[in-house]
Amino acid sequence: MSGNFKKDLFAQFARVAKALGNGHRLELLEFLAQGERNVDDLARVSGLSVRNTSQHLQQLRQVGLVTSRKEGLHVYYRLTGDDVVLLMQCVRGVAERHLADVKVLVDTYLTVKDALEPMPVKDLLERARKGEVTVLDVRPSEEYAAGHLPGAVNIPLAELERHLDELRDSGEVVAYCRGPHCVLAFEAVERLRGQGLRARRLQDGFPEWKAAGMPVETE
Amino acid sequence: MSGNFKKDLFAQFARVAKALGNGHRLELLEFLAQGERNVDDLARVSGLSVRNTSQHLQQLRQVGLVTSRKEGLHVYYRLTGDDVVLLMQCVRGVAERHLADVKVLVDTYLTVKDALEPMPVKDLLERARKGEVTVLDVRPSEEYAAGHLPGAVNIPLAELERHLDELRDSGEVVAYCRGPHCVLAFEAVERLRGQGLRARRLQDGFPEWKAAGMPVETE
DNA sequence: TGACTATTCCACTAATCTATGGAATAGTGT
DNA sequence: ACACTATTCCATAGATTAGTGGAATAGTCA
Repeated sequence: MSGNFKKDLFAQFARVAKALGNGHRLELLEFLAQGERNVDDLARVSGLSVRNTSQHLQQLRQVGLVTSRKEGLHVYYRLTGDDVVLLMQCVRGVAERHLADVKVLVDTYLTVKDALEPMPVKDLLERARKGEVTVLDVRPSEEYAAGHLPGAVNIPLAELERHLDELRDSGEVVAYCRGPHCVLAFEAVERLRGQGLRARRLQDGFPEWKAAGMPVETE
Repeated sequence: MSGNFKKDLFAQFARVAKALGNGHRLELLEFLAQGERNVDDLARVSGLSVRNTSQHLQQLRQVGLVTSRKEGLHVYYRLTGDDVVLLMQCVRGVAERHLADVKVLVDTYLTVKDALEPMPVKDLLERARKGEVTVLDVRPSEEYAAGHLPGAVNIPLAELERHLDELRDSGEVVAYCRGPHCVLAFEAVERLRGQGLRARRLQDGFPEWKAAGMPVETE
C-alpha cells in the first residue's frame, strides 16, 4: 500500500519532468517566463507550427506548468508561478555542471563569454541609482513593454547603432536580455565595445531577475 | 546560427529533464541520494529486474546525473553532486504546488500529515544539543550506516516496539527517514504516539539534510 | 447573417521509449 | 582451467510521443 503510494507519487513527479523533457517546450517556457504570450506569438518565436505549439502548450497545462486566459480571439498563456522559472534554472544548472555536451556547446558559441565580464545582479540597482551605469534592455520592444528592470532603457539590438551617441555620454552600460544564454546581450556588448564604449553584460536575464523577487517596471 | 545554438542548448537541457521523466528513475535517484548503491541493491528496492535497473542507470549516467565506480564484482553508483538532489526537490515542489493529482494523492495516503507537526530542520540541531529532543533514524541499518544526522539513534521501524522504553525516558522524539514523502517516519510517529510518547516528524529526510550542507555522521 | 481569425480537437504515421530474454564480459573463488 | 556472480550489451515487441493535415469551435468584424 505505502509502496503504491510511493510509486504513484514518483509517477506524478515524472509527469512534470517529462513535460520539461523536450527542447521546444523548454523554449516555450523560456518565452513565457517573460510574461503572457498568445499561441501565435509562441509559434512564431519557437518556429513551430501553430497547431503543434498548441499541442505542446496543452501538455504543459496538463502538468500544471502553465495556465491560459482567453481574451477576445486570443488565448494568453502564462507560467503558473515563479517556481517554474526556478525549476528551469535548476535543470539548466545541473546540465551545465554535469553534461559535457553542454560545456562544449557553450564554449563553441560563446567563447567570448568570460571576456564580457558579467555583472552580478545584486550590485546593479545600487550602481544604477548612483548614476554610475546605464541599464540597457536589448530585447524587442514588446518584451520590454511587458516588463523590464526599473530604469532600464530599451534599445533592440537592430537599432543599437542609431543610439550610440546617447549611450556614449552615460558612463558604463550594462546590457541584459532573456537569460544567461540568450545571445542578444552578448552581441550588444560586443558591438558597443567595438565602438569604444564601456559595456558589460548582466549576469542573468529578465526572467531570472523577476523570479528572484526583484522589482519590475511595466509600461 | 545563434538560433541553432539556442535549439541545441535546449535540446541538451531537455535530455536531463527527460532522464527524470520516469518514476522508476526518480525512485532510483532517491535511493542514490542516500549514498552509493550497487545495481543489485537498487533493483531490489525499486522492484525492477536487475537488467532493467542497469539500463535505467545507463540513461542516468549518459546525462551526467550519476557516476559509477567498480569494486570487485560490484558496480557502485552515486549521484554526481548534491545539486541533483536539489533538482529533484525542485521537481517535487513544483509538482506539489501545481499538480492537483499530487495533492489528491498526498491527502489520500497521508491524511494525518498535519497532525504530526513536522519540525523545521533549522531548529533541530540546537534543541538536540540541549537534550530537549532525541533524534530517531527509522531507516534500515545499512542506510543509517552510510550516513545519518549527528547524534541520531537508529531504530528501524520493525524494531521500534522493542526499544520503546529507551525512548520513553528521553523527552520528545523527532523521527526522520528518506524524505518528506517516505512513510517510515510517519508510521513511527504514529506508533510512538499510540504508546503515549511525545513524537514528531522532521520536515525533511536525510538526503535533503545532506544536500543542505548540514553535518553528517558515518559509522 | 456570412466571411474570417485564432485556437483546439481528432486521426494517423514516424520516431522514440520501456521491459524482457538471450548472450557477452569481467571479476572471484576453487 | 572451471564454475559462478554481477553487470552490461543487444535485439525485439508493445507502448508512448512528436509532428502533420483536416475538421470543429468560438469569437470578431462588416
